[in-house]
Amino acid sequence: MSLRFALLGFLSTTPASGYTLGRKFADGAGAMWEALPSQIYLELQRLEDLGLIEGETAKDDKLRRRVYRITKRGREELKIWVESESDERQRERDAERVRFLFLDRSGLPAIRRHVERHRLHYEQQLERWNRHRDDIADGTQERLVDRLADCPPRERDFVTAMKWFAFDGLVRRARMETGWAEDILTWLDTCGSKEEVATLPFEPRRRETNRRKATGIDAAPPKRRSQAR
Amino acid sequence: MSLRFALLGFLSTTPASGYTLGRKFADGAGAMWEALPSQIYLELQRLEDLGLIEGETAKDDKLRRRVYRITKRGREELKIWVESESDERQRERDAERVRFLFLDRSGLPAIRRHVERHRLHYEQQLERWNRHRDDIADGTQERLVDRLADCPPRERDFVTAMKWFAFDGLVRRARMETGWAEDILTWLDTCGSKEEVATLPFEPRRRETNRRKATGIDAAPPKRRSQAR
DNA sequence: CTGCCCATGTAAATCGTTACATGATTAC
DNA sequence: GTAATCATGTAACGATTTACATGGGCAG
Repeated sequence: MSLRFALLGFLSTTPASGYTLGRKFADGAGAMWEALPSQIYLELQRLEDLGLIEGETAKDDKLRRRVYRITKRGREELKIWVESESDERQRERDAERVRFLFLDRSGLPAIRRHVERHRLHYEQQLERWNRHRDDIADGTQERLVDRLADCPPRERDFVTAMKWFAFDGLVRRARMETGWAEDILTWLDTCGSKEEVATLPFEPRRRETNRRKATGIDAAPPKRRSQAR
Repeated sequence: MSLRFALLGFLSTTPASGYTLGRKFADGAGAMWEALPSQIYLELQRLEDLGLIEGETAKDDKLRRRVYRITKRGREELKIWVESESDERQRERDAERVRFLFLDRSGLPAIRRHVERHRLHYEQQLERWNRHRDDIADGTQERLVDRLADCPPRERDFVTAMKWFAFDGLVRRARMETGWAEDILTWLDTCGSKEEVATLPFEPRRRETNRRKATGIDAAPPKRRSQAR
């Protein structure tokens, strides 16, 4: 369903062909819901069948491009979906974090490589979405320009701020992932080997419940300093 | 593929039946890759066909429970998957953020409701994963206890720290989402209506390139204060 | 005229969700 | 004895990926 409305949302600001969507989508709603061209073409056909968009191929266009524009019903359905408050959230799906979770049986170099790749990936994401967010603040972002065109002038600041916040979410996500990776790498640096762990990332708590039975005696004062916040 | 290895990873520390996985999975790898029981049962059958796990139903068990345990080949394949470094990352898929992106055409109350629900959801997540992370630090987390059981004692701190970091990622994610929502709500409070935007979340940059043609004259000093960091 | 990008698709396979079925056990 | 929970599944559908097909335009 979400791809359906991501495409519909994109088309709510500007008409576009499937190919154009395949490329420009990535900088708009496609940043939050990525899809391959093959799926986009299928979904556009379905949206047209549903009457939420209308496609038109110019007779003189040798490349038989089909340009879609949103219909009145499309705008209505989009609004309904966007404002709907269902309690079902998407299921969490994070393959990289699953990998990390079971990486503790691997060697230090393999762990380090994984975390370094993670950091690099999100550093690039951070740069990308930072730039994108700035383009919104500048008013140079293409889709924002289209959106502001048919928007009451008095509401322009509001719309701009909303779009800015949307991409700010991606910036924050990237920043939090780089920070996470950074803290792990810093901690890994303090480990000579898996047997030589100099610091723990957390304040030791009632660890002795593990070794002896629980005694009701409080934990000894921490011997190691915490590191990650 | 990821569900396959999330299940395999779970079974790498302790044998379990499909039903047990359906419930306990959620606190382990299932936190990063959620799945419904119907899919778990299917995937377990496939894993058994592949010879990565072995299932056994006790003859005297009236409930014909099938308990699966990982095989040697399963451990090998798990390690290969975990350490594999392919450049293909999972596609981004965030329906809530797509919703927010197109919420700018809705009224302030609808926007506020959406963001408040977002905040509430991640506050609950934050609480949940904070507790989980603490259980790991305490050594009381069930799966960690199993994992440490067949682990050289000298490596226990290392493994504990790795598991802690894994769930620390979820804690940070939840914290960043609540922070994002909080900042949007604070900003919304400053807006009397869509036409009365008192503050912008960013430092105004070269906004005038939008209204007049680019002149080469530098931007006027900002008239509004930034708010979100 | 050859290779590459434009532009749109289709087919098959896999992954994931929804709805339903079944029988056994446990708590009241 | 009856309702809830235990425990395992199956069938149908929808979403997504992978691989391939096609035909026009354009640069060398």
